[in-house]
Amino acid sequence: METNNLKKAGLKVTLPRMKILEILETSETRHLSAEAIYRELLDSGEEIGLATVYRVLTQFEAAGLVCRLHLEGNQAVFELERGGHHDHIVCNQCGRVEEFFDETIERRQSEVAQQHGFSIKDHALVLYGDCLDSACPYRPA
Amino acid sequence: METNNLKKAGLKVTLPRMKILEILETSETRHLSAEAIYRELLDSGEEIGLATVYRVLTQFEAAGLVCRLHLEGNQAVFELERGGHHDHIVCNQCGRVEEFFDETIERRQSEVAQQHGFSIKDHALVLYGDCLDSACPYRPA
DNA sequence: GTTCAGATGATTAAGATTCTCATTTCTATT
DNA sequence: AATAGAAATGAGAATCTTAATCATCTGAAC
Ligand SMILES: [Mn+2]
Ligand SMILES: [Mn+2]
Ligand SMILES: [Zn+2]
Ligand SMILES: [Zn+2]
Repeated sequence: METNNLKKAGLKVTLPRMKILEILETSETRHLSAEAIYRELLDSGEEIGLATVYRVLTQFEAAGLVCRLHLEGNQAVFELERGGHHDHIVCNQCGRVEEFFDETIERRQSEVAQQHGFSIKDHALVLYGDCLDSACPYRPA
Repeated sequence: METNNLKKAGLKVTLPRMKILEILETSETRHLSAEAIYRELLDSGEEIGLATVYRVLTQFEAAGLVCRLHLEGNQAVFELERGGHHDHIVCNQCGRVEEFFDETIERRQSEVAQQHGFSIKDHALVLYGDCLDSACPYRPA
């Protein structure tokens, strides 16, 4: 049960927190904006305020349950923390988001930072391009 | 003279555009927010509106004269386009920004994108860490 | 110098996120 | 199960950054 994750994170178990966690766990889209989560809550009949969604997501982030990403536009998206770090590729045409992890890039980042006298703690990497998937509805000519 | 850059970019030569370009060229800080540029204009006695600063920067970006970056916080920063692409390292403590270019990272990005069926067009990479510079006023213990 | 498209500045508006505070809900304790 | 206290919530206001409006001004061309 997900109430455990909340308790382990030191967060009181409340209905909004459980519902938001449930959406993050079960939604077919892995990367969700606060607005998107809010809409899903409304659709499922929950009376949870948008302010609460933002508040809870920020708490989840601080607790290490989710991570916050800026992929495109001006809205942050959130995704459940599932152990492994990864970076993202976003399709400029259809908005599809793919995940990847590249050992070489990760290693070089550390080396480059070190060469510049930095102890690297984090990084943000997003690739933008056109997906060549034949199913992409906005595929360029 | 910088009026040439404006003409080449197809932009009418106006006082606000010249002044903003001048600040981007001469400021000791390479990465400036719209607000920071606005303040420098005020300090030098220019009566240029903040809306104009945002408008002009957006035009400069479209013309390829500057590029817009999101390094930290919620404010975009702008820097003069000086030919070569590069990425950034930001110090979590003092905010210092260093630039780097790594051929290996760039190459792997293309390869990774290709493997995932994307034609890569752009990317955003920012490393965050603590600078180990003895001059850093916020150096961690 | 006149003309007029285009640029500017003051203001308003928009979008995303956070804050405030009165009310409600958990959790622990009787 | 009732109670109490701390914490969380919801509605709306506030904030912050950036973009849009629109009347006025400016610069390039004649
Ligand atoms: Mn992801
Ligand atoms: Mn730079
Ligand atoms: Zn990575
Ligand atoms: Zn790069």
